[in-house]
Amino acid sequence: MINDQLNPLVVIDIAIFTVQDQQLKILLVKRANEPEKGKWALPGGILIPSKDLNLESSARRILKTKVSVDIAYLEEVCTFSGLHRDPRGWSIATLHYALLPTDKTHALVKESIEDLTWQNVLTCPALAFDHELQLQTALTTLRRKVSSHLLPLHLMRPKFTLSDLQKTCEAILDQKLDKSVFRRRLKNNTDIIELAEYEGGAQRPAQLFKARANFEFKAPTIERD
Amino acid sequence: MINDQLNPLVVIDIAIFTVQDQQLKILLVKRANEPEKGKWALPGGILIPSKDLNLESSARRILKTKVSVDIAYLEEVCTFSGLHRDPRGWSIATLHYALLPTDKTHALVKESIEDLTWQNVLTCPALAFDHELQLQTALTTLRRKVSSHLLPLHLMRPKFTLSDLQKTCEAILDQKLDKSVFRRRLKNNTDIIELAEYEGGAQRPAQLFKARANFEFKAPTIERD
DNA sequence: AGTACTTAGTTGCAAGATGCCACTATCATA
DNA sequence: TATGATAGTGGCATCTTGCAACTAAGTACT
Repeated sequence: MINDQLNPLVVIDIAIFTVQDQQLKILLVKRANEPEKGKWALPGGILIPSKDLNLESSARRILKTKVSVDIAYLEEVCTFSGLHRDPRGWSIATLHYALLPTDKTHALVKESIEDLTWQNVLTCPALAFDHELQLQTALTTLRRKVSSHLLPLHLMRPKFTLSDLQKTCEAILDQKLDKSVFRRRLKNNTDIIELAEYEGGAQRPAQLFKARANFEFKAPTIERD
Repeated sequence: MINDQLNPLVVIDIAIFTVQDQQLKILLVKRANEPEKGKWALPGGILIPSKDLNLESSARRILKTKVSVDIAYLEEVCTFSGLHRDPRGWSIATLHYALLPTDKTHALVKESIEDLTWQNVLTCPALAFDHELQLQTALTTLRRKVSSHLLPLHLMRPKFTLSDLQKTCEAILDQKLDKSVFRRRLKNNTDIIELAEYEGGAQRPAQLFKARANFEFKAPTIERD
């Protein structure tokens, strides 16, 4: 190992969220190698400067190789650093989080070779390294956005009903929302576009919506005159 | 140089804000060494794993040695990474931002040996590396917090008037605020504590306030029953 | 057909928050 | 005593929020 502690180890960890059965779930992989072999962990990997354009593209490469998925939404949360968080020595972990649409989770699990699982975030097992703290931090970041009325459209199917959207928000926040409040806010929201289609379930058909093109799950820049 | 591009260069940059003359200012240092020698830049330095507990303590060490100041509030913003942002090669810059109370800026400038300046953020000169982008990013983070009604108490003197506080917020946001709206919001705010003291200026004396002990410039954790 | 049940979607209202403007209070100074 | 400046308060129309009741459109069972 070249790392002689003049240079820190640089790793990228990724918290991938999705919604299954109206529950917010996180993707975990069972570590195949030391350190922390056999433990559950967030998917992650080591930065390869010769391959990676920057940390974000590094995260995408790691997801592609470990989990074989192209992710639509991926963003940095923050870093975790120090001598003791990884037994290999002084390390920097840059935590990213990603949102995977509900309708794509199944393909992912099938293709993969490694042992992996979608775990309900509320009943998460013990994790390797500082990944429990990382998960909570990513979850807080996600919840903060949804609380401030940003819509987690990257978790949705291409076409979705407003009830779907509300249930997704409820799963993220782990609390019930009022239907009329929720819908009233969407009246002036330009991020979702109503379609002339309806989805007939076992009851009254619900109108379908889609996300605006180029929608970003980021707080809009503060405008000034 | 040991960095053979198996390991990236890890640097810490810090955007230190203060308020002088009712203007939001940023601390810049003139680079004494290559690369980018002679250019203005955010204060920064290279991570030294043997000295630094983690990236935040690294930031504090750098501030101590370059600018000889202990900072009360310091927090990570995000990272900037890639092959081209620093001519020395693949690098990771972790941007932090810090708030320095108005009454401490004078001491800092005097003690320092390096060429440094407090620059109005609205009229900032060209900066080295990607520091202009970094500055704008840090500024956006700061503004977002103040916009969401968090009080920048770490910029204030130990005792301050509500007019002081309002002017500081106005300097950060670069926009006028309504006095009665501003004060009304503070009615239910537990972060500031009113004192039985008054500061007599040339006009009507104003009541003094202080920050709550253990005040943190961070969004409060979302509570659940 | 008629009734119950389920989910979709709307409406009304009281209470609270916000933007705006005018008003009073207390000092120094002339 | 009047004036100017800053400190601090109060009124009010409007917008936003939380809560609950209501209507709409489908299925299933009788």
